[in-house]
Amino acid sequence: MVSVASWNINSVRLRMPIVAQFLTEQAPDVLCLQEIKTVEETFPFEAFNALGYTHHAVHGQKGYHGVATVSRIPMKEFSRHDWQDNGEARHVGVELTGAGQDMVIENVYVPAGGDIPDREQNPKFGQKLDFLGRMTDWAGKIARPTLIVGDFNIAPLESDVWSHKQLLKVVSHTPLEVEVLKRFQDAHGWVDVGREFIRDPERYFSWWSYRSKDYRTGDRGRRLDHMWASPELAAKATSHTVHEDCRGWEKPSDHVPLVTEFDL
DNA sequence: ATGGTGGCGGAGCCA
Repeated sequence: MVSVASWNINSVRLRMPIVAQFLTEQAPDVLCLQEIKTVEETFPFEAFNALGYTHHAVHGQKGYHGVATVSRIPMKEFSRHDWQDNGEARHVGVELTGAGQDMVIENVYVPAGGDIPDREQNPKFGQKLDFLGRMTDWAGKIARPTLIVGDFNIAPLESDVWSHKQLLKVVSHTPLEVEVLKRFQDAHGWVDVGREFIRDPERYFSWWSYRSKDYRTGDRGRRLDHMWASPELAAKATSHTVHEDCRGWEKPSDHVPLVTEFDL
């Protein structure tokens, strides 16, 4: 059995106490973090080592973005892509080399895309679409069983948002983004593992904005985080859990961790 | 229609 977690942590240094709590309580084999907001030189390697997570692949950046994958089972860095073609740290890939060997885990932080869903008025929106376009080209060439996880910054289904109607023109849920994400999915035949276990139209959120006193008020969440697998790998998934309680922890991230278990 | 909060780093950018 191999378990993999994904969590947009919004500063790994500030959030290390709750990361430690999560790893102690849930003990996933592999943890993929997004928005670590630090460079490799100041990544808390020792804190992860002390928790038994002695294998690391860190693609950091000063102040913004940044991803890291840590593991308590053997793995090694496999790839680093710059799908935005601008030097931002938004991807790191690893391959497991012990249990679950042959499995590749791609950890990605898709650009949020700014506020206006129009690439003419808002270059960030265009960059988001282009990032996904390059990811789609890459996905068409994958030759190994792969799990891609992370903050996709898109909630594709109506049941992935608190109000489909009110979010149709809000970046993350526009029909154009949903279409571009679908093209990415079709390029490899990715299976949306989370939705295999929490089936549409059941409510599934992974993010709640900081901009409200209590995130529970109105439950205005979105599913921005995903775990998608190659078909042969998805067939081996045995469970999937959304740890919503972490949103209510001390000094929380605005995202919560997802965990998938595989019978490998 | 608007503004609401948070992190980094020490102003303004990003989300």
